[in-house]
Parts: sequence; C-alpha cells; structure tokens
Amino acid sequence: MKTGSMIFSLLHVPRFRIQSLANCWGETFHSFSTTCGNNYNVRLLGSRIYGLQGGQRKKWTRPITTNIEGKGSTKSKSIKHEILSETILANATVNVNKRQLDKSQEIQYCDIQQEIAENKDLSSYTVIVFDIETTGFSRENERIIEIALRDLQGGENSTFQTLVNPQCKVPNSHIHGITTHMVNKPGVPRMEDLIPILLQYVRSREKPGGDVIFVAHNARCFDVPFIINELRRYSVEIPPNWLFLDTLPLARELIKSGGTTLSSTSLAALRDLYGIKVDGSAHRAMVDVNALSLILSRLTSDLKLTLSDLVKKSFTESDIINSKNKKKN
DNA sequence: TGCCAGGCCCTCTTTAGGGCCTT
Repeated sequence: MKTGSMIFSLLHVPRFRIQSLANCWGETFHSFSTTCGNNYNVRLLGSRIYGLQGGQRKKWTRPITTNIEGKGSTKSKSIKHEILSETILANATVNVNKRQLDKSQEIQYCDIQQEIAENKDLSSYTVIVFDIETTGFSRENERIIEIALRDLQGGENSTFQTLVNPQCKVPNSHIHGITTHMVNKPGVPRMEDLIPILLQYVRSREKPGGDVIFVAHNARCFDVPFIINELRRYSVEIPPNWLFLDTLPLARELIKSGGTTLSSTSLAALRDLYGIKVDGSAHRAMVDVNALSLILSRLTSDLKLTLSDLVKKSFTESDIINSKNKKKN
C-alpha cells in the first residue's frame, strides 16, 4: 500500500471530526508501520482545541508525548515552541499544556464573527486566518515547511497546524527555528499527504454552500502563490469557493488615511501598533496567525470596514493568474 | 557569464527605478 492512497482513505471519516481524523491518521500510520515492519511515528502538529469566542474549554486528550527537537532547544524556550515541537505517537500518553489553552482564551475576534452571525447575507462566509513557513522566498524553487490556520468562528477544532516534510534541506532555520532535522522525517507529513487532510479540514469549517475567505499578510504575493503552486504540483485545483484577502493593502490604507503612528506595513509593525505581545517565537506559523487574527480585527475597526468590504477586497486564484498573464503580455 | 522572487506602490514617474513585504 502506498502512503498516499492510505492517507486518502482518511477522507471517509465523518466530517467535523478533524480531531479524530488526526488520531485516525496516527493509528493508520501505526498499523501501517506494523504491517511493513518499519518504525513510523506520526508527528501531526495540529487540530487541537482552542476555546475561543464562546467555545468550550476542553482538555485535549489525544495521545501525545512531548519532544523538544532542533538546535538549541532548551527548557527556556517559550511555551509555544514546546507545543509546536511535540511529537505525537500512536501509543504514547497524554500531555496537554493548560497554560497554552488559557492564553488562547484571551484572544477575541469578536467584530468579524459577530457580523457574520448577525448579517444573513454574510452568514455563509467562513473566515480563516492562515500563515506558512517556507524554505525561502521563491514559490517555484522553495517549499512549505509549516502551515497554520485559525477559523475565526472559534470553538472546537478551530485551529489546524502542522509541520510539512519538504523532502529537501531547510536553509533558513535562523528565521523560524525549523530545522532540516525537524521536518525531514518519515513521520512528518509530506505535502502530498497533507493536501487531502487540509482540504477535508477546510470543508469541515465551511457553511453549506458558503465561501471561505483565507486571510494572510502579503497573501497576494507570497502565501497564496505558494499554496497554489504546492497544490498544482500534485494536480489539485483550488476549490472554487476559496477567496483570499491580503492584509498588507489594508495596512497601506491605514497609513494613507493618516491618524496613525504606523510607519511600516510589516506584520511586526502592526503588532507593535496594536500592542500585541508575541507568545512564542515570531515567524512560527501559529504565532503569526494568532497575531494576524487580532490585527485583522483592529484594522477593520480602524478602517471602518465591514465584512462586505472585505469580501469586495478579496481575490481569487484566477485573479492572480490573470494579473500574471496581463503582465506577461 | 549572468542570474539568483515577485507583485505592489510611490516618485525626483509615465512605461523606469527603487523600496517594501513575505521566508
């Protein structure tokens, strides 16, 4: 049995249970390793429960064990790093970081989600903030090594994060702290293994017949082209109900509007402007997702933007391709 | 030998150049 087909079989598990899906994946890998006689581990870093915006605080009881990996990993590293570096084994024991869960309780994304709830015309939208870490800037030559998502409606399974095995060296560990050793392991999912799970996760967050708006900083020029390229590499099309929103033009708009001390449009400058403290290593995907979720709420408030405005400012995969073709011509 | 990411925005702009943003 090939690993790829094995992963696809996971799509048969019920929707809305991505948590179980992750467990199932672990168990599947475990049975697979038993069958093949190989020592496979599962290191899926994601789909944990964050109680946000009215979501219930729950204890995550997925079988896991903690393993700090990488150069210079010490106990003095942040809680976030410990969480992100945990290694999930099919037969290990429970270890939940309650402090991390408590921290997440403090995050509020009320404005946008409230608008979705109150406006029937917008109730079909799902807003997901996401971020990727990569081996470099070139979408053609570099690979994604970490991906994190947060559905702003909160509740159970509102976040998804995982390392990705790029099957190549990681030359820029000094940026994000993710080393070749951490990702180039048989147990870390490759992109081709991850894509069906990722698609299933997003489907589980969608409203019936609704669109999904993916939000990232510099999404148009970096994150989205990377995602498109990775999916195309494995002949997977971007679902037609996926829209993308870039917060970088919103930051430019804020500067143009005046009345702000913001001098740069970087994520770090926006964090500083809004006094958002980084709990963990900046340039790790979920840390940046959490920060951007708060920044999005503040930006839309400052610019007096409604969700309708954000929908108008969003773009599709074909918008990117068309603008590329226009430039070629 | 030359290239090495690429799209957007601004300007000492106008089809060019440079800076910014993402890892």
